[in-house]
Amino acid sequence: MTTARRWPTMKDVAQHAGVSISTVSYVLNDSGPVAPDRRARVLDAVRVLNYTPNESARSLKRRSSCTIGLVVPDLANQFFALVAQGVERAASARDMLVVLCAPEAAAVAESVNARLLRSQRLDGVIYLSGAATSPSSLLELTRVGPVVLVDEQIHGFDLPAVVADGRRGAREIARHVLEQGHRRVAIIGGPSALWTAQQRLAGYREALAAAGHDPDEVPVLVGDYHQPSGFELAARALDVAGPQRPTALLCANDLMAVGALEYCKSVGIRVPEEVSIVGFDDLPFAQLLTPGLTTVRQPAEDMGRQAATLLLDLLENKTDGCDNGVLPVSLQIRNSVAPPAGPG
Amino acid sequence: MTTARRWPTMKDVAQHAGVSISTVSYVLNDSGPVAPDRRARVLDAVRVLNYTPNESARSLKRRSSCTIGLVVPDLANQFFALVAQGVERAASARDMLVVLCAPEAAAVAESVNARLLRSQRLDGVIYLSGAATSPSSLLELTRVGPVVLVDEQIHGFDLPAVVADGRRGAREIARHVLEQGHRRVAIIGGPSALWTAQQRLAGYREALAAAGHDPDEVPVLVGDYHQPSGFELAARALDVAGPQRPTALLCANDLMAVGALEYCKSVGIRVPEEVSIVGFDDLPFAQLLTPGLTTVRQPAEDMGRQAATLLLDLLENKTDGCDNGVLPVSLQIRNSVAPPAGPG
DNA sequence: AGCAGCTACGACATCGTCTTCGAAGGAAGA
DNA sequence: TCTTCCTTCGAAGACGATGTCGTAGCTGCT
Repeated sequence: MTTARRWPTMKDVAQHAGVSISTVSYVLNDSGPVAPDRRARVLDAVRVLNYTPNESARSLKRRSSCTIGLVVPDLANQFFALVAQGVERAASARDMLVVLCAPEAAAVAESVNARLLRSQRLDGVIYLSGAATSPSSLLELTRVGPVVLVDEQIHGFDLPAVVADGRRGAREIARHVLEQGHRRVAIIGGPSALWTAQQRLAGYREALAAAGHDPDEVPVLVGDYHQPSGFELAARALDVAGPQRPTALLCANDLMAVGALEYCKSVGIRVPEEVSIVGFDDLPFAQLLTPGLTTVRQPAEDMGRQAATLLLDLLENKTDGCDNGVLPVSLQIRNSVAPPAGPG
Repeated sequence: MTTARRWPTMKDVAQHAGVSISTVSYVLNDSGPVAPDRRARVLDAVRVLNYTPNESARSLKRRSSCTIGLVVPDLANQFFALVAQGVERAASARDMLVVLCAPEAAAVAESVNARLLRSQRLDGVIYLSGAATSPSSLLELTRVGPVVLVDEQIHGFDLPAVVADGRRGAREIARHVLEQGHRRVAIIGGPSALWTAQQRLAGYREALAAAGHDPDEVPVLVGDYHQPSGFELAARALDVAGPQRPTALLCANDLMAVGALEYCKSVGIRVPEEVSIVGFDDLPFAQLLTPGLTTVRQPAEDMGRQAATLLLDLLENKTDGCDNGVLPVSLQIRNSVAPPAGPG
């Protein structure tokens, strides 16, 4: 079909326009004065030859690829997909490309580091923390190139990051549950290594304490943020006879809440009559469930947008990235929470 | 924090190892014979200096960026997200990068064309057709560089594409519905310009004809594959009194089916007792709905994986891309379909 | 010792763009 | 007419990696 693939270069344009190569460069980048008639001739040649600058050469010269990386653990998780969407929108609005990286969990940082950042294929990276990332390798990554974290922070370091107020969200939703009168509650938490999981757990405990509970007596089951783990842990939590059985499950994200809901459905436990369940994230399907899932809304797409904006500002030295705001979350009350059934 | 950012180059390595630049290149690419001791010296220098090749320079020289583009209309649609996931997996397994493009609907092809393919930032493109793409601009795109279509085809041209057997899926799910005894059916179709929408519609009609219906008498409401349009069109379709009201809705994708479900819920029409509803795609949430949505499963992630594989093979001249297989789909029977209520 | 034949290696041009530097040309002033 | 200055442009390198080509050095043969 296509035969010889050779696009026109600046040289061709210069020849066609009867000027020198640098004049063409001047015109294209507005980087030097050039007389109106010559400028017109150049632009004309560009149009006639259908010239497009070679970005590889540009990247080489400018030591920048106009491309950022998006490290995302799992696009099947809609939260990440939405963040990705936001990142792409913000980036392309500023003429940046986004490359998708879903590296094998093992050597995430190393791979990103060597193959992408140092090789100058990427100007910077947006990092959505999924499962296992050792803080040290992440920290090392930030020394190789600009990195913006999303919903993640490293204890003791003030890295550029975009985070939502998960702690407050957790506190509010727990309070909402407790206000219904629940006294026996179980927590289905996220991976304890993850910052978000820690934050949400802290929020739950604050609310519990405020309501007069002893947080240390509330069982915490550690999940992995995926649906099956919600199913299993709900089974564990609810497999308790009689009055000791929790009447409410605080799930650290929607996926696990769905798993818990499915478990209840599978064994005939009615939600919310017998057990109240709440999630976190407010993924689009949360309101489609029956009962509608009460949860905390995180502005996923906005977070992506902000992360990209922060990273690009960082690249342009418009900011030092240390004035991280915290994005607000909001409680979404639906039908998966009800007062506990009266004793007996 | 970081001061002067200058990574070591081949020159530095050569100097450190006491050899010439080309020897370093020979070692790194196995492109020439080099004595064992020198090879060791070079590798040592590479390790000591922590050298990483500059990919911009490589791209310039090799006229290839080892990067493919993924044009995707909307990552919030989980089908696309899953395809993207598959693409990324397959690409990174072959050491290719994936850049995300979600261009403004208007000038999709043009933008991809000029800014990405011709500028040699991308070696090829995977194109997920969303809404409006004029066939001509798409066709032009394929002349600029290698393009693999996903779930899309241009009438009269045999372009490389990965498609699922939507027609058969539609036929089967429609047959399933009709076997329950429904006589009054309405179709909520996708954008009529889209190939998938045409295929599914064709499948529905085949099944209708086979069941003794006159396909031309079955109302077809044209939606846009989004949830609100499903809601509205369901309202239109069901806003009919008495015996003329359809007892089954064939929705061309899950999102619109959800919209239809929501409408029914909002006005108190029971599903499936009063109206049966089916979708298409089998997005993960389909089985979480109440009732569980009967739908057709498309292997989204596989489609992405295959598309990437096809594109990469194309780039390596391992195939001409014209032996497109068609991926199988499968009927997922759940609870949103039931026999129509008896008259009266 | 001298020559063919080979391996191992280095100098150099190339990819396409950007950028510095200096010079040519014109205009203005003395 | 001759200087001075400014605008406008072209030649000539980078940028970093690749690949060709030629040559120095060695082996083995006569």
